Amino acid sequence: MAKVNPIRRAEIGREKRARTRAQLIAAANSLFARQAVESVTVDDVVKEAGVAKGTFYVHFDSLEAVTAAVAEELVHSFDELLQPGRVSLAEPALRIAFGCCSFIDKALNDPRWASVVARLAAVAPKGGEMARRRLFEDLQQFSKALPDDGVSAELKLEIVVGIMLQILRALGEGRLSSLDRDAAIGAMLRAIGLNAQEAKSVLVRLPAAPMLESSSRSSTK
Amino acid sequence: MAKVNPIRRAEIGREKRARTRAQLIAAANSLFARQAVESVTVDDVVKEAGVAKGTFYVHFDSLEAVTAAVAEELVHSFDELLQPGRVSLAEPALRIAFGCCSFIDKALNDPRWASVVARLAAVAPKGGEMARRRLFEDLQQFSKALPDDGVSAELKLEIVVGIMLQILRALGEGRLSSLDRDAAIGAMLRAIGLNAQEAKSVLVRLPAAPMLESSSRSSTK
DNA sequence: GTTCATATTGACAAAATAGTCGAGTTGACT
DNA sequence: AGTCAACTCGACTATTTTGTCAATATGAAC
Repeated sequence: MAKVNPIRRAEIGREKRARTRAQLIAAANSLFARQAVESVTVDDVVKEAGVAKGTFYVHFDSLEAVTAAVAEELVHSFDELLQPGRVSLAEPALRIAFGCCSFIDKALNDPRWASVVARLAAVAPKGGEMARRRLFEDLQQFSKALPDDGVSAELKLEIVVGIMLQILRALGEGRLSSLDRDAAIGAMLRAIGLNAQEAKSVLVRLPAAPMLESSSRSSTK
Repeated sequence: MAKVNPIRRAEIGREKRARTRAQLIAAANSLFARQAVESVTVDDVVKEAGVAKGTFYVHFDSLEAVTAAVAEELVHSFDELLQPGRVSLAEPALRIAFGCCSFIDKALNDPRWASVVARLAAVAPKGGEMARRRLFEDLQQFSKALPDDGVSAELKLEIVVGIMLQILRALGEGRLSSLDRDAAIGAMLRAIGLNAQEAKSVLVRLPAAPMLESSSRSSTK
C-alpha cells in the first residue's frame, strides 16, 4: 500500500537538482578562470563538474545559459556583500569609493575571482547591468554636486568601469599583485572630478570594507 | 626553348601570395569587428576572404597565427600614424596625451576599428606589448617629475590602458558616440596625478592630431 | 601558344562538439 | 524490503570544424 507524498517527492528532487546545478555552475566558473569564455565547451564543463553530458542539458539549454547563471551568481553574491555597507552612505562619492574599494579588496584576495569577473564582463553585459545602473545613478548625483568639469556622467561611468576592469584583469593575470588599494581609488576619484585633497578626504572617511569570505564556493543558499 | 628567369618567377609568386595573405588578414579583421575572436573559425575566414580552405593553410598555421597577424598590422599601422608626431614632443605628459588623443580620434572616426582593437587587446597581449612598454616609459618619466602621489607607474599604466580600452569598447558598441575627446583626456591626466589646471595646460598645448585615413583597408604597402 | 614555378582549389578523412534518449540509480517513505 | 518520482548516466547520431593533398589554374617569359 505504498502511499507516498508526491509533494515531498518533488522537494527531494529539487534538492538533488540544486546540488548538481551548483556543481555545473562551479565547474563553468573554474573554467572561465583559466580560458576564454567562448572557448569553453559543454564537454569541458561536464568533465570538470564530474557529471554526464545528459545531465548538463537537464539543467541548461546551452552554454550561454550556464554562462549567464555564473554571471548572475557572481553579481548576486557580490551584491549581497556590498549592499549592507552601501545603504548607510549618504554621499555619492563615498558610495562610489566604497563599491570600488570592495571590488579591489575582493580581487586582491581572490585573483581567480578577478579573472572570471573580468572575462564575463566582456561577454555578459546583461549580468552587470544592474550594478552599472546603480553606479551611473551615483555618478549623476555626484556630478550635480560638483562644478561642471565638462565630463559627462556617461563618460565618467566608462572611466570608472574601465579602471576597475583593467585592475581586475591585471590582478587576475598576476600583474600588480602589490597594488595599493587607496592609490587606485584616489586616482579613480580624481579622474571623475575630485581634486587631490577631496579625494583624500573621501578615502579617510571610508568605512572598513566588508569582510570577504575566502576564495572558493561557499555561498549556496 | 623555354628559358625563364626563375628569380622573376619567384617575384611574381611573392606578389600574388602577398595579395592573398592580405585578403585573409582583412577578412579576419572584418570578422573580429562582428564577433568574439575565439568564435571565428577557419571556414568563416576563408568564406569572408573568398578563397579556398587550403589557401588559408598555405599562409597561416592556425587561427592564432592570422589573429596575431591582424594584431600586428593594426599596431604597425597605428604606430606609423603616431610616431612622427610623438618624436617632437619632449614632455612626457604631452606624449601620453597625444597618444591617447590619437587613439580616441581614430576610434571616433572608425568604430569598427575600435571594436577590433578592443577585442584583440583582450586576446593578443603580445601585439600591444611594444606600445604598452613605450607608454610605461613615458609614465615613469612623467611620475619622476611629479610630487609623489603614492600611485606607482605600474598602476598608472593599468589605469590609462583601462580607460582607453573601455572607451574603445564603448565606441565600438555605439555607446558614447558623442564623446568629448578633451574631457576624456583631461580625466585621464587627472587620474595619473595632474591637477585640473595642469591637465588643461597640457590639452591646449597638444598639437593637432595626425589626420586619419577613413575607415577601411588602405595601408597595404 | 607553350612552358613551368608558384599559387590556388575543393573534395576528403579525421577530430571535436552538440544534442538526444532509453536504461539505470537514488533515497525518503511506507 | 518494496515503491516510485525525479534525477543521472553515457553511448549514440548528427553536425561542425579542422587539417591534408593531388589536381588544377595562373601568367610572365619565351
